[in-house]
Amino acid sequence: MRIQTMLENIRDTWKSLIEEELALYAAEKVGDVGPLPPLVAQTPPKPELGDLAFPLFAYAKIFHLGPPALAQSLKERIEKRAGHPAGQILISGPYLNVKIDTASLATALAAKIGEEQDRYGTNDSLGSKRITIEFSCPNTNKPLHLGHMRNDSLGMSMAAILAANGATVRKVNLINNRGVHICKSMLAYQKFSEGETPESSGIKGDHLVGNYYVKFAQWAKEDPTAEAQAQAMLKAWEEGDSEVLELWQRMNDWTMAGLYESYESMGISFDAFYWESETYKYGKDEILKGLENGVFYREEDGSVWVDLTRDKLDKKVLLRSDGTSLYITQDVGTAIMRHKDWPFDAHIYVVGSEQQYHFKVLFRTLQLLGYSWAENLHHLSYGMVNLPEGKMKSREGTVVDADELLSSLSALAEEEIRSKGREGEVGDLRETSRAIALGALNYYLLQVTSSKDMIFNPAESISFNGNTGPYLQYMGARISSMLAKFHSESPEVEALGFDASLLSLSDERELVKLLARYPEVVAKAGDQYDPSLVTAYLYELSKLFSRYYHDNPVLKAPSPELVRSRIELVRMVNQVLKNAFALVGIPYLASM
RNA sequence: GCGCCAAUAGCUCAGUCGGAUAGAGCAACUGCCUUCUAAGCAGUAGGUCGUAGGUUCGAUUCCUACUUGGCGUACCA
Repeated sequence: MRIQTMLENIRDTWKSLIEEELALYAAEKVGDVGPLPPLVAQTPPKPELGDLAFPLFAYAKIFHLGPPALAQSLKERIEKRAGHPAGQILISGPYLNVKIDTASLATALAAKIGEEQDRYGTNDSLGSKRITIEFSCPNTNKPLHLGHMRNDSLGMSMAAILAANGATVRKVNLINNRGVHICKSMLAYQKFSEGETPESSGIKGDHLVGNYYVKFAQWAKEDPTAEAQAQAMLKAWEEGDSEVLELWQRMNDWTMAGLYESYESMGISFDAFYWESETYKYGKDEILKGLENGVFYREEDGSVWVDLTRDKLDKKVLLRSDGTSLYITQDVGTAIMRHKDWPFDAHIYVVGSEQQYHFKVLFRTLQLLGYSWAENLHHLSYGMVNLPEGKMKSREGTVVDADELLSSLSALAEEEIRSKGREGEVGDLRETSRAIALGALNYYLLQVTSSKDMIFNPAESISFNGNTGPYLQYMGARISSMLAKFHSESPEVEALGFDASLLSLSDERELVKLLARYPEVVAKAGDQYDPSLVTAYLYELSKLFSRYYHDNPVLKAPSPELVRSRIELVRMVNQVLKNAFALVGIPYLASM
């Protein structure tokens, strides 16, 4: 159970007070009317209208009163009551609005953020839960591309968000290192490479292997036997042909070395790796067990099926007629093995939306096999990443390569820093540029509702202006330098202490409320598996803060007391920025 | 054919539980750097929320049909 935030507390106090008054009023005015419709709490569209809004439309009929008149009467009745909570009732047409006492909220918030620091915003609602999240899962025949990056951003972010909600999270990566597609790059390498290696060519291993995957496709266009040769190689691999296995091992090592390097530079990490070469035979026994238990059935040709027509999922084959495994077979086996390995309460698969049907079938099949944990499997499905001119196609060379994208973004960030003449102030120039590139990319990818397809516009993605990661990072950098200046120039002001009543500007009140709302955002992002809630929050906070500190001097505020109190607000914004950045893969930069 | 998903400004995206005048960014145009970092701030302009019905005091939001687009519907992964 999640603990209520301060803001929710205030809202609920007012809500029950008004509900109580409504009930009393109804009893007086119209007698016994039974239970009233529940009161709805909303946020007014504009700050001038108050902080909480309670629409009264639903009560008009019962009271035989127009909502505006009802709002007026309620206001008068509540104001007469002794000891109503701090705040002010404002009537706006049919709405009864409340302007809450943000000074006391700010005081409590400053204490809370000061105490919790990096933990502010986290909760323990998933405190007893063990959750695995499986993502990335690349093939070992080519380097990472933009599609993987959306997957990785989502996986990393969700892992952080779930941990912030108290879960013990285990990030796993199942490497697809076998299959006919792997044999294709191997075959092309055998035929065309003349023995080049990453060392001899100076090409990063995953890119080198990827080049041969492309070469295979070209060759297969001319030679109709190419596909069959690849199949033959797979057969040899499965039979343990030592020459094939040796080549496979060597090329896999190259690819993995390249992928590890990419992960490292993109800040992506895992708690465990699994290898399809070791798991691909799993699941067969489980399917046969299900056959014995009568939850599956066998066709005349020997293939094994599950009938999911009642779930509107049709009949699906689980084992080929020759007794060999399929994709779904090994997914069944892998899931069971994974649960034995590290018993989880929930398991999340971060996989593209094109596999929704597959996962529905997988989950239902595991349920039929009697695994109770199968109820808690989730497919975190994300849409495709397309380009403005259409789909990315590796054959047409329109795939956006992850390494290239990241290094070109880094180069642009570096150029930007130089053009501002700040290369002396940002510490390690390369590191800072890389951090900006990463923040830009993660923010770009996580901003969009994950289930939707998105269009990746290269021109737009390299812009660091507007609603972008660097815009957010810039806030942090500005705050950092402001705080540093405060400490060096006027340390004596610190002792004046925080007086929240001095923060009476509209933007200050809005900032306080927004900061108080952050824990709700973390909780909701965890509930809904939706990092875009965090990115949206970050933009709102940065936008508001940008305007605030542009219009209102902090260090040169009219009085030292006001300086001190504004500094407290700035510190709170800084802490929340840092905490939220960590959830969506945006590096915090003290200087940029 | 059947199933799942989407459709909001020129473009890319937000839009809370059905609620007040539907919001950002980019692109266009206008101001603001002797100023806590202009990767910024403020403003102008830009909308039949795909179409048609329905439910409701009230619909971008819920329901139905249709149109358009994407994905799936393999003894591929």
